[in-house]
Amino acid sequence: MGVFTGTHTNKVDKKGRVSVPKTFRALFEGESFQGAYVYPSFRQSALEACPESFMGRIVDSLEDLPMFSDEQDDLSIIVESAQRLAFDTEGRIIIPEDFLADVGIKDEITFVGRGRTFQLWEPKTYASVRKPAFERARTRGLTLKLRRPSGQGDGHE
Amino acid sequence: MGVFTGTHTNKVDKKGRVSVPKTFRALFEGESFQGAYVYPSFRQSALEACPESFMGRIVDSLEDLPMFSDEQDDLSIIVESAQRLAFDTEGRIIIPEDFLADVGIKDEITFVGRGRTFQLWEPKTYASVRKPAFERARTRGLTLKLRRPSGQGDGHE
DNA sequence: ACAGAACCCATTGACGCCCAAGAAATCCCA
DNA sequence: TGGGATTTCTTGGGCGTCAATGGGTTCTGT
Repeated sequence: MGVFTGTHTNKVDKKGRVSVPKTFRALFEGESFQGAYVYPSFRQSALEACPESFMGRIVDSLEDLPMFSDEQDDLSIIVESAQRLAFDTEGRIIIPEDFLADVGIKDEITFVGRGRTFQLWEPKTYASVRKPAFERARTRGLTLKLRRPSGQGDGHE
Repeated sequence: MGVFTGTHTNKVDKKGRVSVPKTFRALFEGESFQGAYVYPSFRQSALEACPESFMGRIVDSLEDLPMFSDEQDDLSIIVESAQRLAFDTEGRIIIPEDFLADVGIKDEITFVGRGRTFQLWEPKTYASVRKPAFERARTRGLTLKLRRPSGQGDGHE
């Protein structure tokens, strides 16, 4: 199963439509809903997006939190604000005005792959955030403990 | 199961295409995606590359970190910058302009095997980095504790 | 009837595919 | 064991296809 990776910048036309990159769209095959769930990130000046199945995982995870707890109430914001946006015939979506305004997107959008999800950024904003992030990764010597090749191995036998 | 080893230098043509060495390409057999995921190294002036299955391991490992955590955001840099580059019929890939510019690659690329992954260098840059590294290894008397032949039995495939 | 969205079609520019030739490693036989 | 022959890999360029874009038209709900 594939993952969302890389960055791709596409245009927003006068009608407010944006093409979702083909490589991203391909990962929606098999989904019962052909479109993305989009909601504002509460950590960054960006929008988050995911397929329906992943939104299901979020909802399930929220249910693991104690009912009536503050965390549950707070995190429910995600589900509450998530917009269900269908692909048109050409694989485009229309993002609500207020979402775009929130993150300063005007006529171009940068799609940023994040594995199981992806983000939508105003190109310049993303560039200015990513550079320092890269620096931090270098100087702090970030490391990632790799999970052992699981399931069907790493693809070879 | 094979590993990426050795160094190979190939040319970048006018269209920006480079042949991935056959010996490297051979290790992609069995992968569901015939192509490489390429991203800038944040430790060296080089690009890193790996098969889809390995990128899947990275994403899985990221998922082990809590959603919306700082660590996850920081480490996502790799996934965010990783471009999915398919092999053409002749086993070539096209590397994005900005990646090439980042590491100073112009018309030649040196492929450097790194086991489960490999790197892409500007030939001269690599040569100048490699020599001192070798010296250091010698003078410091580097050692490596070998992991036991693991897995089921003989440790070979 | 109107506004917004979904659909359809045309354009263009990049990328994938095909074919052909140069270079290199391998093989084979004397 | 050396050199020529053959296969395999790399490189180069032309061409077709498809993804991204833009605009017009129909449809829907209000």
